[in-house]
Amino acid sequence: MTETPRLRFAPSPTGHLHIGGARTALFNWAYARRTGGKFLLRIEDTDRERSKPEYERSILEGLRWLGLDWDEGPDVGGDHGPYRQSERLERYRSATAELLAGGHAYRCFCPPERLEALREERTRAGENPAYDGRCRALEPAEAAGRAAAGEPCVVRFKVPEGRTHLTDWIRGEVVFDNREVEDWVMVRSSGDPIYNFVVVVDDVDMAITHVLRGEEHLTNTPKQVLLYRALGRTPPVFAHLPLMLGKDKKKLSKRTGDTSLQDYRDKGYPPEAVVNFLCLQGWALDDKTTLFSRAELVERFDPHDVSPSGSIFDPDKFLWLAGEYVRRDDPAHLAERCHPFVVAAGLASAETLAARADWFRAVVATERERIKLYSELPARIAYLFAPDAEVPYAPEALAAARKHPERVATLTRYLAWLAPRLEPLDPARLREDTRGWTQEQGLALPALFQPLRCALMGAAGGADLFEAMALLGGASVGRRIERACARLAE
RNA sequence: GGCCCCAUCGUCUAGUUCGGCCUAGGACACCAGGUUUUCAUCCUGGCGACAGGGGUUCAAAUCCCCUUGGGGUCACCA
Repeated sequence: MTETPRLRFAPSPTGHLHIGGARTALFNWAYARRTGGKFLLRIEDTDRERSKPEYERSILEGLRWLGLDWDEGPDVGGDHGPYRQSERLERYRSATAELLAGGHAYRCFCPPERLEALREERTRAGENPAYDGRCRALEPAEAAGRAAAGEPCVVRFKVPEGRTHLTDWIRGEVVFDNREVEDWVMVRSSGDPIYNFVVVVDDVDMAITHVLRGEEHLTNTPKQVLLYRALGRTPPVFAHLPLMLGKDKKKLSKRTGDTSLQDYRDKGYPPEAVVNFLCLQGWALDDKTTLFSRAELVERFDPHDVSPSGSIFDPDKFLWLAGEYVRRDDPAHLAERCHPFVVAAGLASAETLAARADWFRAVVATERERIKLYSELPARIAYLFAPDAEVPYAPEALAAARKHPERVATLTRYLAWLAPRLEPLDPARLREDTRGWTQEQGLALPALFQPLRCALMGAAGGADLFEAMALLGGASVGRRIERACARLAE
């Protein structure tokens, strides 16, 4: 019999979604979808100090933005809930009682000062600074009495002798000597449970079969495996994903660049590119393919194929990939994506833009090849929104035009020739005719195009001139050239 | 420091499971050309790696051992 895989992503709402976390979610999701299993979302908010509801919202939003969906979770419910750890406290209490009764856990009254001294001593001796198990010797009944009387205590897991094996789909068999695993704290003196404890209780309750998570959890795993055994359960399959590293080869952190998914959304990365790039950190579709879709990922993803070694996050490649997606997007869809960025830049209101949807789509189509991120669009098309009499001239464009005074005359002559040909304005036709004109005039192309570009766009670079004219409209083109002739002569 | 993980171009990776098809393939970046009205795109070419040392074998990037290097983790965080 083969059981249906059940996977989960279990973020803790102490910040926005980290791109490393996003990749973890993506791989879990992909494998669940690939196998026809279930993907669930669980919120690990046992750290009451740092957990915030707004972060939970932000994380869910980030996952949706990437196009991920989940079958069970705090917002959609499910048969194995609740899916927020803060709502499962009763469950942890009963599990604690069960473990205490079964002799798998014990109360520890050692004060923090003793623990600290112990750690210091062991570190000095060059040993693993672990708890020495002193409170193991306490009679359970007596310990229970002291606890009932209000004496502060934590609950520790009683790590047995021996070795702990775990199966990791990426790293193979990993073995730990239990002497290296200390009697870790399951429940704080406040009564709040701790991660290594709740994660196992939840994964058991939620019937999780595969745990895909970051490698930083690898050394936690023996503790958890031991707990599964104490609970009389079989541990799931593990796959510890390689870490995503910063330029300094250390775990990716804010010091070495943007790490929040939101940063990339705000910068105008297409979510499809983010998904694609994240997959490339540790996984490859084959030996040649770099670009692939979410659907292809689902078709092919297998945790066994994930590389075991860490990868340095390369912003250059990420940006390139974003550009590939932008360039391939169809104008209508791209326009929709760019719309909010143009509005946010203050070029036009959402209503104005919507009213000129066909026009805006044409704008996007001409710029598509030139931008890598949605956020690059507003600055490039600002000239289209400027009043004809106020087109700002970039200093370098102005300087270039003024270096050749004869070009003002050229522009004036061109305007005279152009004026009767502005309506209707067919870019391809006008481009050809203009070329013919420059030949007649014995002009090199740049001699006309440079000042013309300055007149229309105020910039030294940008879209094809004739497409820009079509977007501006004939009347506007005439006015802009006229104004430029005057300004350039100054 | 103890324990654990990892090791192919500067970077992301294919090849490692079942050793020969690898004079190690692709991509980003970089460099040089070309196309082009600018910018960008695009095209062509170039640079560039199996960390080191021992084994095993007819044959090793691929298997084993050691060394070195890097990372992770050692909380009443997750």
